[in-house]
Amino acid sequence: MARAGLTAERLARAGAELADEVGFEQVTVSALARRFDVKVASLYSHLKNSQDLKTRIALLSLEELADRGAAALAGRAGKDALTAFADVYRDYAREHPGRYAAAQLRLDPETAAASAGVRHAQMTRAILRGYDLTEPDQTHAVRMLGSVFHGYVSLEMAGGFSHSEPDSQETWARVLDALDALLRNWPAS
Amino acid sequence: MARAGLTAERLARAGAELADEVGFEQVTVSALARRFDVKVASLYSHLKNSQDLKTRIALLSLEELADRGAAALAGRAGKDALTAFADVYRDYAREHPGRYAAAQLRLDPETAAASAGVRHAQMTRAILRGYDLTEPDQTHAVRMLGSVFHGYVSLEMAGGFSHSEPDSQETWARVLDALDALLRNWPAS
DNA sequence: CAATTTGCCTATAGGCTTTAGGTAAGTGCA
DNA sequence: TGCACTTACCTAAAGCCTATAGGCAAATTG
Repeated sequence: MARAGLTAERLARAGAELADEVGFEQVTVSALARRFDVKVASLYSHLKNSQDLKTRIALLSLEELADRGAAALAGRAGKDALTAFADVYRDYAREHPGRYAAAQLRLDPETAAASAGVRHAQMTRAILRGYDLTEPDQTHAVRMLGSVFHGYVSLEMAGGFSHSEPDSQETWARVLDALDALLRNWPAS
Repeated sequence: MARAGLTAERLARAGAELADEVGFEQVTVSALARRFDVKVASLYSHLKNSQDLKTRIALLSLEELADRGAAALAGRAGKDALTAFADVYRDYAREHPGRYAAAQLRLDPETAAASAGVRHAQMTRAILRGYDLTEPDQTHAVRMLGSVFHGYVSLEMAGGFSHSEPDSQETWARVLDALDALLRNWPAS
């Protein structure tokens, strides 16, 4: 009975890979056990339950995404920062669709507050340093940027923009142009 | 053995109600059978499988949402049309979270093409008649509007904007102001 | 009113989740 | 080195969900 060397960490990482291969929805404790060639019950020593697994994958993905975002923002400002950050989201979703879906998992408030989700909000706010916005418009803009990034990526992943002209890549560039223009010229209330 | 009067239609409608009550993810053929006080196997005369049920709920929700959108757009133009249409999305999601989640279900291309999703795209394009955009910017704008509406509503539903100032309602109004300003002043490429 | 179709049933099989309790592999201390 | 202890994985089992096959009774039709 050789030991497989399971840990919650390794399970979450393998779960993330599995999510990218078969979709986050299809990630199950059973499938993960199969992947480690181990009986299902064995995983329950490391995972509280199925939801726990999904939460761990979500947290891992949020962190990866935040790390990439931070790397992209380093040394950039203004529109340069805006597009680099936005591209991180889009590229991550294309590279790791399962992880991106995981990152959308609804976390309970406590878990969310302790997650890398907080860094995401901070980074979005950092982008706005390159623009001349004061509160409460800054918060409105943070929320709008998050909405556009998430909304665009998720519609694109759902196939909403494929099989129609113009190319999604072109729209993405123009949407970022538009956001930049908007932030430079945010309407007064 | 009295008959329960099951039809695919009624099942989809009941499934939609169930989705609003317990979440779209939790909608199962079993739960639906319980609701009709009928054995599970009986539903399989009307539904091909579990996915079929979910698809029907999605199609029904897309149609309801399109109907509301059409009603909102009637007799409106410009910013008035923009906000009325956007509010339809947001209000629908708040009123019917399960149905709204269902409307995001990824449909296969054939089903999607025959769905009310097509009307949604047409209506979004109709809103832009009130602004001075020509192709391909019109398409870029259509995609951006869809992204903002979907992104904002879905982040708001996930609790992203609660427990923080300012109020989500205020941000929503300002985001629509910003979109209107942007569409009136779309940057040249 | 008989024949046919339709609607819901029972029975059954297989998959996923989760808990309880057992056994063997690794760890630490004398 | 040897023994106790802990840890890691196991078997077993119950509960719920999906899905199919085949049966009987209720509705429909001529």
